[in-house]
Amino acid sequence: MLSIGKLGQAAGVKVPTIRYYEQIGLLHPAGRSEGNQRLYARDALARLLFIRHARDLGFPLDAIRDLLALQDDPHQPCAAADAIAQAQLQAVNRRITQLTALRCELEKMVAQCAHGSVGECRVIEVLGNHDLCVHPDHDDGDDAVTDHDHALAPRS
Amino acid sequence: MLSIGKLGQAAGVKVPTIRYYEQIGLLHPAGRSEGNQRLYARDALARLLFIRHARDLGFPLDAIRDLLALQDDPHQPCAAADAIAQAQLQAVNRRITQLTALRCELEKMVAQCAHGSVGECRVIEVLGNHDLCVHPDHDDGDDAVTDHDHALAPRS
DNA sequence: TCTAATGTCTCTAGTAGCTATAGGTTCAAG
DNA sequence: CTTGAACCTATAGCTACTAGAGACATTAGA
Ligand SMILES: [Zn+2]
Ligand SMILES: [Zn+2]
Ligand SMILES: [Zn+2]
Ligand SMILES: [Zn+2]
Repeated sequence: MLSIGKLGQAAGVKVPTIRYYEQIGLLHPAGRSEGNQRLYARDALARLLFIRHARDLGFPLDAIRDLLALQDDPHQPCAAADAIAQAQLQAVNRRITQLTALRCELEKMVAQCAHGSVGECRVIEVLGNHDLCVHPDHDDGDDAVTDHDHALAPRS
Repeated sequence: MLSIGKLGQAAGVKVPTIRYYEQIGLLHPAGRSEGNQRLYARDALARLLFIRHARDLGFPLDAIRDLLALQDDPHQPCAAADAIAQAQLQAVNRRITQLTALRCELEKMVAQCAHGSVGECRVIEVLGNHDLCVHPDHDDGDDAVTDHDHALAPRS
């Protein structure tokens, strides 16, 4: 039996994240000690590692919920799981395509600047006028490149 | 003078988004009509187009705020603007690298599944065991591939 | 055994960048 | 003059967490 802290350490997940996963129903509510603290068995670790791995591969929590449900009764055909993974793959591919276009524009923009005053800056100029762009349609479609968030949702 | 609706149409931006940009100080508060409705001059359209273009290239709002401030007095050197654009470019590059690794894993996962029962599904199996992955370190580092969110923040 | 440090509990609010809704006012066409 | 569209404000919701407050539990050392 692991405390929530040990579980988090074992899975590389912060403690509040574990409580969050329980709250949204990804992890089963843990048993409690006399003093009301959560206690976890080994299968909880496996489940948490599954979640983390799927998150690291960019699956959104909704998709992970579905994958876990499938995992819970292994006699069904796996078509649903495969569909989720393929949707995820397509989302990643779409995103890579978008980002590659963005990279292209950003590179040109940065390269063409003569590093004078803002009034002559190519970066500012291009941002103010999309007609100066090479690819006329690099509308980012959505998505983040942030270091804060993780989702990767292909589903509608 | 444009109404908020016309401005939104002209820039390809939804009306609530314009109000949001005003609220967070990206757009100057608009003048109002007798009946308290917003009225915009042409320069507001230019500013909004600038914001949209930068957003489409993935710049986070904070970076755009800085870029707009630079644009507002054009006699400074443009080093700051170039630095923001380069940071953005690096963020995009990092993200592309990450996503390429994810794509690789997802492709393998999907390809190796024999489409039997969930109990034998390679997708489920790999998700449950990161050791089955080719790249040992595809931790997604963060970021989204979602269709909901847009950020791309390189700045700490 | 006492105590201090750490761990845990719940609850709330904040992050990014919008989007949606509710309930009310104003405008423009017919 | 009436109707419908567009507008106003304010609030809540979305993803996936993260951070904090204030209180209780556990554990190691003296
Ligand atoms: Zn420049
Ligand atoms: Zn462009
Ligand atoms: Zn399968
Ligand atoms: Zn892996």
